[in-house]
Amino acid sequence: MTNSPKHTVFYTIEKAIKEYRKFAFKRIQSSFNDITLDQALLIQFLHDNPTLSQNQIAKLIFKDNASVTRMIELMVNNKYLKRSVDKNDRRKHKIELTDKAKCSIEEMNNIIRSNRRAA
Amino acid sequence: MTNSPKHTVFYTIEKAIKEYRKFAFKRIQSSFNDITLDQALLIQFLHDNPTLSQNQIAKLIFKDNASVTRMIELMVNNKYLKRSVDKNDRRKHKIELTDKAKCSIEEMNNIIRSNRRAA
DNA sequence: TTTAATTAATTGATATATCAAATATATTAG
DNA sequence: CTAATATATTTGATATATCAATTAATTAAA
Repeated sequence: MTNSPKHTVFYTIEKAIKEYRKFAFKRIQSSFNDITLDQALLIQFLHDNPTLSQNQIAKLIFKDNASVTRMIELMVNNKYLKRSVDKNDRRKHKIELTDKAKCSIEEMNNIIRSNRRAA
Repeated sequence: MTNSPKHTVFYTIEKAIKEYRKFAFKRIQSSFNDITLDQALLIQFLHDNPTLSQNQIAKLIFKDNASVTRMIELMVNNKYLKRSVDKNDRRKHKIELTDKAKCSIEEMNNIIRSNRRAA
């Protein structure tokens, strides 16, 4: 009985996470219709640490490098990011927040804070 | 600083979950090359409770109904499940484990148990 | 210094997930 | 009984994720 997947710790935690993500996503969406939860997270990361490479980003948000490439592409199209070649290592890209992204951070933080209260 | 996504409880837990899933998936894959972690989970659920509707399954594994339809389709093709129309409610489907699936449960449990020890 | 090995990012093929709309059956209300 | 509503599942369109292979630049080794 206690062996049933429904009763494992991992299942329970995972359930909580997924429900939280769904909930948080809805709230993000209601203010920003062109952004996903992971994208919001990425903006926060870049705000705290402006020198992340795509590789590092991939690790932080638990995604494949390919996914990150495409995600950044989207965010560049949506004017949340700027991408340029890194001066020191031309294999790398420098990823920067646009003003649009910087402006949205404050609002996101409000949402996140109130999410946390609700959670 | 403590407001940084990297330091929130949710981020930390999510990280653990994702890493655990990746780890568990690899171990499942090494024994069953035609099955995903969610599919293994579903087999367990059906074993414990053989009368789940697709709707209920969707809730249990946190997926959209459409995803479940397609997931079950795949598993029927791979001979892990049988699908037939429910006698009492012809909108529903009865989803049953095949012998192949039943046979794999024991092996999966071993993997899961040893995963848990490792975790 | 040319060659091999490593690293960062991209691309193509494919798998999987999600939304919205559609279909089929069942239930309820008039 | 019939129309309206609700429920279960499916389908099509689209988004997103992943793997493997590729490209381009860097570093290390012969």
